[in-house]
Amino acid sequence: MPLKKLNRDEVVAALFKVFRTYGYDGSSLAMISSEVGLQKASLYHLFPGGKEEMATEVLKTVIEGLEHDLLSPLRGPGSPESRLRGMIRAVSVFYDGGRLSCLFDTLSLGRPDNPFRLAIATGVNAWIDALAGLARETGATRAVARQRGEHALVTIQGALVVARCLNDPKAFARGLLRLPGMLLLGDE
Amino acid sequence: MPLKKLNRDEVVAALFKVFRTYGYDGSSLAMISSEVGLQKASLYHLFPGGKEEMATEVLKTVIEGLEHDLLSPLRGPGSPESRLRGMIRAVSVFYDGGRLSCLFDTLSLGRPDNPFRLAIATGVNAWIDALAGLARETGATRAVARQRGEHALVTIQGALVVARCLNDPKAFARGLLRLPGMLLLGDE
DNA sequence: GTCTATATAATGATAGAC
DNA sequence: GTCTATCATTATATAGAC
Repeated sequence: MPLKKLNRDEVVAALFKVFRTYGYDGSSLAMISSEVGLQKASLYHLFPGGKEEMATEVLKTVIEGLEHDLLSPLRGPGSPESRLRGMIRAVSVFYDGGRLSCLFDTLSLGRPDNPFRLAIATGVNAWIDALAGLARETGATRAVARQRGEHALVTIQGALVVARCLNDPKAFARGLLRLPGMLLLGDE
Repeated sequence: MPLKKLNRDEVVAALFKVFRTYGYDGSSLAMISSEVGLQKASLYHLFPGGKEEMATEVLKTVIEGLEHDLLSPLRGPGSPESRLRGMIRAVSVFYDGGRLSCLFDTLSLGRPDNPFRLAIATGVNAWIDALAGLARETGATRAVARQRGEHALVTIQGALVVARCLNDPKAFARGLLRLPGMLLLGDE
């Protein structure tokens, strides 16, 4: 008898949790099978391309979620302040207050031509653009706004890494506190 | 006949290159053997504890190098400006202008109780402290200086991740440009 | 659609010659 | 101190029953 009945979204969510924590090479099919709650053969039924297809689909889903949950609200409507507050709140939830790693970080390891780098670059670029749009509304030139957007994402990613290295999620929260000044006031 | 004659430092340097690029699980002994230029059995002669001992020794060596090449000069002598400039130059070399990843990032993947996390936390903490010392000299309180030091390291680490994700080392260089304002002027 | 069982390749690690 | 050859284990992936 089947152990569970899972729809594809639930499986992808479980895969996401594994890949963002252990990276691609660190995630074995045995561990994936255990975390997802499906036997390996069942995973291959869902993803004939194997582990690489699993990671590719997780990445695609995460980028769609990023666009829908973070970037789209960031573009409006509402005041720049409230939209940024909304993104910060969503980011905090997305990374469980700094306890979870970024899939872009963990899947970008290895050779520059690894199978995930292109999609990751597209996602990161869209994120920076959306943040830059916010800075642009405060009167920054296009070039300065792009720099501020980049620095905002640098702060998010760096705060995640430092929080993980220190085993201190609060370092992530402190990083998020700097974003409004960075994007809305034009502070360095 | 032996293929090469390598001293331990050269072997550790080659191991460092592999682990910082592929992470722990992504670095197979076959790849390590090829990159180092020694057969697996020879590696086990040098590191009886196997792959974990290799990574542990690399981490230890990197932290010593961090202390010697970056943190010690950061503490003086010289003006705060020149000392910071020196660290930024050394950091740029250390990460090959943003083309190489940070070992702290790649070895901190996985469970919070992985064998490298404690040493990594110690190293990261020392780095933040040294940066905070610089901020302290500009008149910041102890607490504010620590926050600025943390933000400086967040910027370094985040810029490395973003540069890797975008496949654009210049993003790392742009991050480094923000450090002086952050630490010496007290800008956000 | 999920399972058990298995095939095949790669992995970390050892034994022992030189 | 490095090598060739091999081990036991784990890895990814498949076959086929239900």
